[in-house]
Amino acid sequence: MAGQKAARRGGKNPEDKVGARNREKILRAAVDVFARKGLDGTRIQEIADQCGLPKANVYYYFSTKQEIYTHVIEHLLTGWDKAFEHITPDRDPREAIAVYVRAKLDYSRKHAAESRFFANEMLRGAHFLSKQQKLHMQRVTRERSAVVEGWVRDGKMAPVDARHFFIMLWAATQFYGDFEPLAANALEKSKLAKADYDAAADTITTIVLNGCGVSA
Amino acid sequence: MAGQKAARRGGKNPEDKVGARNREKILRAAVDVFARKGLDGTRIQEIADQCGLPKANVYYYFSTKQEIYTHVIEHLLTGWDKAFEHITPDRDPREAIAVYVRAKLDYSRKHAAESRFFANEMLRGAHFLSKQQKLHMQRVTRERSAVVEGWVRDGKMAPVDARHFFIMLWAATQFYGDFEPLAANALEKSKLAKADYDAAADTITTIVLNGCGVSA
DNA sequence: GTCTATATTTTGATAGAC
DNA sequence: GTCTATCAAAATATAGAC
Repeated sequence: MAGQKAARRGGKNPEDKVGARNREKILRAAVDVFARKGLDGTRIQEIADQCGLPKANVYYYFSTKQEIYTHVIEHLLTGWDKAFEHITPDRDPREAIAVYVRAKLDYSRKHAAESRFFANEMLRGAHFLSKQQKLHMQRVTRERSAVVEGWVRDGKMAPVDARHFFIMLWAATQFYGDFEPLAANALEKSKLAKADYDAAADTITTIVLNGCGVSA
Repeated sequence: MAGQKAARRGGKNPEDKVGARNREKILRAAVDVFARKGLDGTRIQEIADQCGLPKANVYYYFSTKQEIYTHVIEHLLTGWDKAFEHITPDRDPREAIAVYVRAKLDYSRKHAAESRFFANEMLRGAHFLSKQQKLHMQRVTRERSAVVEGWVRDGKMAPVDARHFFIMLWAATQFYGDFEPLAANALEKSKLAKADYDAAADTITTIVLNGCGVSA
């Protein structure tokens, strides 16, 4: 009986299923450990334990710890600007901003490990972010800031510094996922629930929309 | 000529100057390294290098790495609630909030290492914050939230969830110091200057004050 | 592709001379 | 109090059998 290896046609399995799945498992585990410990604080053994693979197998797929770290960054940055898609010139600023805040908070809650990993990398000085990745983020920020500046020019919202405006939204929305212990403690709860994120969305959107003169 | 040791009166120096100064040097260096690397990622050697002392001397003053970490936390928490002092019932909310935002941003800029250390500890799950320290933070947050709730009741500002309101202010103000690479990149600068913090203060206070109906 | 065993380096922590 | 030398444990990374 032919096993799962070399099934059907002889020779190598062209679909490369096993390798792809194991790489995925390693990267998923790595995001979580790196998020909590950073590059220097992370032990390969801990990544191995968390994904149920022997340490040597981790080294079979990635040759150094840094290589895993770099792959994780690459993987994460693909989704960094996703929420920005809501900020378009044709939309009403009121609706666009409200949806943007919800999307960012949603990401912070559902992908807390990724969000913390990114926060950790920034905290350390962003030394592993490539020049190209920084330029990409700059370009996207510039484009969406232009949209806000357009809204201001058209009198659709009060004048604000668009970049500082976005930084404020990032800060307010990332905080709940990244610094959950601090937020939970302030709310006198042991951990945050969906309802807390909803309350956060309400407070942030109310203040921000009112704050730039686009309230209902 | 009598040296600095055992000056004037014989026997031990009762002022214990040397020990105190070295402890200070170690803790100052430790804040910075812990802020960038976290507990697990920090090497005692790096702390020693940064304060110009041999590694063995660090162990003379502190017996384990964790002990240094705990001392740093203790030292930092004494100033955590400092800015809250501006939030008092007798003050005008408009002025109190504006001063609070400036004070937090100032701390974020001038004590970036301390701020990042704290952020790092939260990111890792706040496992080294004692129950007592958490309760202190809860109490202070509760007290100042009551002040905001009082302002709302008196019709001095629009209704907001006071705790989420404070979380938003913490987030917006800490962001610049903690995640400087991200903020600087968004502003297309290599690093933040005092002027950028001023612009941040303007944007935050304008939006927040407008946002809760206490604008000029 | 998987996994045990191990080589090599680094690190937390200590001993003991000054 | 200071500092060199060093131990014991842990970590990165590799070898090589299956």
